[in-house]
Amino acid sequence: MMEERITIREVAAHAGVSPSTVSRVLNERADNHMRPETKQRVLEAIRALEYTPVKAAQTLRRQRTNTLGILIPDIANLYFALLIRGVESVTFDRGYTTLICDSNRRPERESRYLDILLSEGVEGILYVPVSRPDERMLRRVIDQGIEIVVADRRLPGLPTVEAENRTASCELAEYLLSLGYRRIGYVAGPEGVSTAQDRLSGFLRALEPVGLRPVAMERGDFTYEAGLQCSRRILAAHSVDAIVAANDLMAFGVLRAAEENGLRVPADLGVAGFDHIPSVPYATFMHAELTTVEVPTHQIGVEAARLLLNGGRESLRLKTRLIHGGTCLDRTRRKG
Amino acid sequence: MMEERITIREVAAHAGVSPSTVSRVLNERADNHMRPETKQRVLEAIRALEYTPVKAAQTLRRQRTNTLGILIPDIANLYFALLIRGVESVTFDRGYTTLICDSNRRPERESRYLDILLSEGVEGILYVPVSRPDERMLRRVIDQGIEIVVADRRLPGLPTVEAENRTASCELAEYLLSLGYRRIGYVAGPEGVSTAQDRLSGFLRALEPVGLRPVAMERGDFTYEAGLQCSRRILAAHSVDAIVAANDLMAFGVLRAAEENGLRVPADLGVAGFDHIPSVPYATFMHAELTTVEVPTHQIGVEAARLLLNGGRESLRLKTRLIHGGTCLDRTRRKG
DNA sequence: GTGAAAGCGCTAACAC
DNA sequence: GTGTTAGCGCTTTCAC
Repeated sequence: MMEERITIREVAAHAGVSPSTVSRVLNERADNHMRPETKQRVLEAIRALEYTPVKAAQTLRRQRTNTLGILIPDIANLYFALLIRGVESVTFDRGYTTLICDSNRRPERESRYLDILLSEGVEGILYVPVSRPDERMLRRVIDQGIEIVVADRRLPGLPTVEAENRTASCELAEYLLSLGYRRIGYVAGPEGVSTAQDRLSGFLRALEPVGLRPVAMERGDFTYEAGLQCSRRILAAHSVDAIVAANDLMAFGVLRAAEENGLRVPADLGVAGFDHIPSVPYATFMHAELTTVEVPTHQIGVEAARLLLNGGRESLRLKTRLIHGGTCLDRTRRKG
Repeated sequence: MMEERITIREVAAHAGVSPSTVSRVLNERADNHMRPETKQRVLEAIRALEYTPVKAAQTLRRQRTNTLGILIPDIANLYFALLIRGVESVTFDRGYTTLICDSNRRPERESRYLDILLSEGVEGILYVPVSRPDERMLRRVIDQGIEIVVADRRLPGLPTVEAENRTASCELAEYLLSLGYRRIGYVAGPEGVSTAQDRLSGFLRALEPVGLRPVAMERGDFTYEAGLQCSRRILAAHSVDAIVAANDLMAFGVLRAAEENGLRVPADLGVAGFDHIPSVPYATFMHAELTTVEVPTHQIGVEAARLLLNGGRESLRLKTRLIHGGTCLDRTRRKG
């Protein structure tokens, strides 16, 4: 075992043809007609020798890598796993390899990955920046002719595939108002992130017409831990009848904080989130079905991949759906 | 924008040296001494032209890819995300690229990925098979001289990094016995998977000395859904005072089924799992801290990566820790 | 200490 | 319909 690497020359020799003929069989194209018998011999040689072409050589020669990059901030977040699945559901069958890069929320690492993706020669990148991107590095990538599609947040001058965050957040807030909630606390996402801004501004827009503002506002980084800390602070300093978080993970943190404070949900405190991440099913049995907004994560991945492969430059905003989870909001109050 | 690709020749010209000199500064090695001033000029040219070497060309010439493959069954499972993090914590700084392949629990897709990894020329693969591997494909990969390390399950003839599943499962069972549980149901993992077998056999081994066997046994595929279905069946047909699942995800399903059946946990039914996946923190606020066994997932990734990079052929079995979650088992029964 | 030249494995003009 | 040839961008002997 540990045979020598088989090259196209060996296959050619074995089949009694030239390397180019083997190559033609490998990349069957319309204009590559050949005697069926020849093709057959080549195919057999390939099978017999268990030949697999060397990607690096193909890449170098063809001047294209058939590779896409996916650069995300947190691979341990189910949300991004679903995004990846969406992307691969279109790229895999088209013969594309995807290079998944997890920046782990570290900007330096994100920059390094951009450089790596450049060196790998990816043809496009699905980019979900941690926060503000490394402009210099980004420019380099773009100058190299690499397509970039931003998912789930906006970056000036780049095509984006995202959810209808603002509108949906507005609807969510209106729903809370319709249930009679008035003293609402808000746990927002990071300042530099468009998704966080959209959800916040949609929320504020809904409160405005009735002359309200959030009783308290805190900013977290979309993690469970942040949701816990922020809502602790809110609960310590303010009297609220509901807390809305900018994503589900932080909403879980809110639930935790409520419990620490001896507050029953939803009797004493209403809680709502955003994303509809599937970890919610685990939670269902515990009577903790969040009211949230369903973000079509998989679909975002699909559409982003399509844009990447077809070189589309337009931005997409996908529809969301309000989920009346029910158990974390009191749907019967209506004392408003 | 969209400049022509800069090659090593341009850099050489700009610095007034030959391509080989540029190459030497790129791969600085002990024996590549050169006039500091020359080196400086080259470095400046590289910066000025924003040159990034083409990986495919390096790979082809060096005959090594500096790439590792990670082949896992489910990227949406937090467990594997942590494994990936473990691997990358050692590979990233050593300049290795990792190709993350999610077979999505589909054996055909797993085989395809093995072929893709072969063609990509990875130097090693961290392999977590869905079930029984495609022997033919596996042989091909091994014959090519690609190192394989199996994580979290055993495959004959291949080095493995895994947890002390059998021993830990035995301890877990002994703990349940010590609390007085006697009529225990078990939700096992898939038959062909060593991890599932080890946990099952460790469990049985603990019951044996006291003349017990599980009241009921069902097999699932480690998903939440499977845990739900299996425990529904157990609860429908048997009277049990506890159900233990082969992993936490299935244990969540058990909790769900308990609720459906109007059973309070732990008053009416004790529940335990295995893995200590961090989604448990989300659950804490809901009084559902599982008793489970902590599997050092990140560490498994770290050790597997080390083996891969150092060409180690030995197997490793890592220590686990019993987590007395407390809220899903009645720690005060002791009527045994 | 640095340059010239060959070649990694493949594909695509261009011959024939 | 198939073979010959050049060359993708890089590294690495081997000269000098």
